[in-house]
Amino acid sequence: MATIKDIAREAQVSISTVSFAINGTGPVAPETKKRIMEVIERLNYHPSSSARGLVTRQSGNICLYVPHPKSNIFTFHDNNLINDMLQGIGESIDEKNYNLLLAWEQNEDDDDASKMMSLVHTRAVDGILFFNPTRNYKPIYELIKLKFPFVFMGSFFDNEPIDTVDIDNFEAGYRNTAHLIKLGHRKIGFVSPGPLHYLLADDRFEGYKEALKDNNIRYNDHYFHIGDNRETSGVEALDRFLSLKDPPTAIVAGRDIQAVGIKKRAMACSLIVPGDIAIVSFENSQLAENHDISSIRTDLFSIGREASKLLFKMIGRKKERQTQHIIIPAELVVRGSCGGKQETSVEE
Amino acid sequence: MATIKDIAREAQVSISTVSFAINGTGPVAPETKKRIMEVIERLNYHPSSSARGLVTRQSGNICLYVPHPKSNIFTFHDNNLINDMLQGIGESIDEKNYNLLLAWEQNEDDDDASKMMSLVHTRAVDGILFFNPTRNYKPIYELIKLKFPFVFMGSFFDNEPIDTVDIDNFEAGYRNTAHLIKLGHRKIGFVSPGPLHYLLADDRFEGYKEALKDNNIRYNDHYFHIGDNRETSGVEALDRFLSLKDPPTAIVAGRDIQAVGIKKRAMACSLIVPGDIAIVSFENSQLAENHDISSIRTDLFSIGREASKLLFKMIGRKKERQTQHIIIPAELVVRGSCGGKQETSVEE
DNA sequence: GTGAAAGCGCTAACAA
DNA sequence: TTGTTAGCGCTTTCAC
Repeated sequence: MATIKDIAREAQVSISTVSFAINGTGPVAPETKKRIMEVIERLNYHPSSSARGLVTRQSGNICLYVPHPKSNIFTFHDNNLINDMLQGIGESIDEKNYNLLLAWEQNEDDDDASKMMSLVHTRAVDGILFFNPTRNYKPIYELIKLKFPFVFMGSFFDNEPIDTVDIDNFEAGYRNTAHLIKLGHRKIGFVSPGPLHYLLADDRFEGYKEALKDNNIRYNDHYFHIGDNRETSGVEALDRFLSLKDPPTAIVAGRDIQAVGIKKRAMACSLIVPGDIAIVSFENSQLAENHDISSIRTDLFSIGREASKLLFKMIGRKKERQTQHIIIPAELVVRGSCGGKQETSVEE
Repeated sequence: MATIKDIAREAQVSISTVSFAINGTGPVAPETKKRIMEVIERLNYHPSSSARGLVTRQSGNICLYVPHPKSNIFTFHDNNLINDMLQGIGESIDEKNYNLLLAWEQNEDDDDASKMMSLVHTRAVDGILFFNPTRNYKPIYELIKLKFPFVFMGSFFDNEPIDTVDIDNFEAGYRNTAHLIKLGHRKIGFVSPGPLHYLLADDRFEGYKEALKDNNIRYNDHYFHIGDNRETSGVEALDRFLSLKDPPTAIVAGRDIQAVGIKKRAMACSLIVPGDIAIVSFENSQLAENHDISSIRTDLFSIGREASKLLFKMIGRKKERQTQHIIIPAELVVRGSCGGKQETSVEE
């Protein structure tokens, strides 16, 4: 493997000149530069990332970190959405010539962040992208103390100087609910996309409640169900709602897969969607399209891209900066599951 | 940030003793070691990965590389299966104290491997795990020339000195087909899980053909359909098969999502599954379970774990070793979609 | 515009 | 058992 010395010798210059030529950090005569570049090409030289990292104190890596116990990595979203997010990150790391390190904790303990902290302390990464963190996720305070760059993706952390990029889940929950109210519904169920300590879940839920309040509808605890990432959680939710003496006429599903479960179950019970039961959801994944479900578009590509862009700004910067909360727009894609503008459609 | 010098000074030893104590690479008196470890703990010292990497010529990272253009990362498998694979890799990298770098090409050109080669040349990674490569994927010859460690996951490369870890897709294709034949079927359709230049797809297809041959059934080109990762490709396949004057009575679906499409479509056409049309599939994802589809279990956890274990063996080794082809066992999980032992079941 | 040289934080050969 | 020291391959300051 060629080193900078080999290049210097072959090009008959000093190693500092080679370094200047490569990085543009010093003046180099055009002919000299040309000669150096030719030798670099010929010897297929690439600077060692370790050597460079040692002196620049930058690893050239950022970390995509999933602060969940092992069972949950990447299962919180549809496959294509994860792909979108990676593409978004990919776009900006390519621009910066950075690499992406993927990390998570094997331990089931929620606040164990040993893997992440080890990455930080060994300086294996220059910044961290947090994917879908939980509320009150404590390990970040250590990062704040170290002034280590990080950005939260996929949720909002209130009252803390933490940079975030996300859709506004509160607003989305509000919008979905308001949409159903505008269509005449007053009895509206809500299925959370997951446990409420996930910010994303809680925010959607809060938005739902706020919309009810603004429309003088009293929140009814029986209309609330905690779901998860399986279709059956939608089925269970509907079953529970239908067992009530006064069941809801519309449901805000926490995520598309739940909406699918709800819709299938409703149809199996000979209920008309949206006639008997209207459904709106979040994500707008392939599932929503396939099953004709109205859903709020979650643009994970933009979230990934903006989050990494923001992270790079922090990595470059030495002086303090204002924390930023970047909100990615998220519109409701109206389909047949909630009635209203479009006519109902049947599928399957 | 504390350095090895700080530790040496505080513990009143030389830096080499500290290094010996940390790495176990030299003799250190028990009391000395204890003292050093206490100081390390107290100062929260972690060795710099760049500095260490520079001298050891190891980055401490392996790369999970998806040699596809951007649209395909991680969409070839069910989300939970991807998760399984990551967990498998995670288990062995944790053991080795390694990190996982995730990379893919942004470029649409199939044989562009610039990102990967850059990782190799800058020595940012010590080895590469290839996820689901295509047949005749040329960039690996460069790696072979460099004697750079890599392992193929998810497929088989014939006649080349390339280490692989996978289920035996040929055998799986054979087994699925033979299972249907044993149930009395002679007219069996095959839907490929993707384009045939994916080894995984081609191998399953070859297994299918071999099983036909061994049972004196002539291969019928009209019974073959190239599918993809969408449910609709199953629907299309069935529609095409049904339009034949002599349609198949059974179908080997290339992957679960196709099987679901086929089953739904069959039911929509008032066909009985498995009475009118029997279905077997590959993957055994959540989908197969939900839809009562017989499917060959693909143990991506083991694939991930064994592949990384193998990679670490190669990274450690200096001398030539025999290439290995590790086959992960994959049994057929029989459910209601193909008839036979279990009674049919209806779902949805 | 170019070069000499120091030093980033570590490992490991060699000396003591 | 411990210490001294020479690099690993690069960036960067400072002379020229």
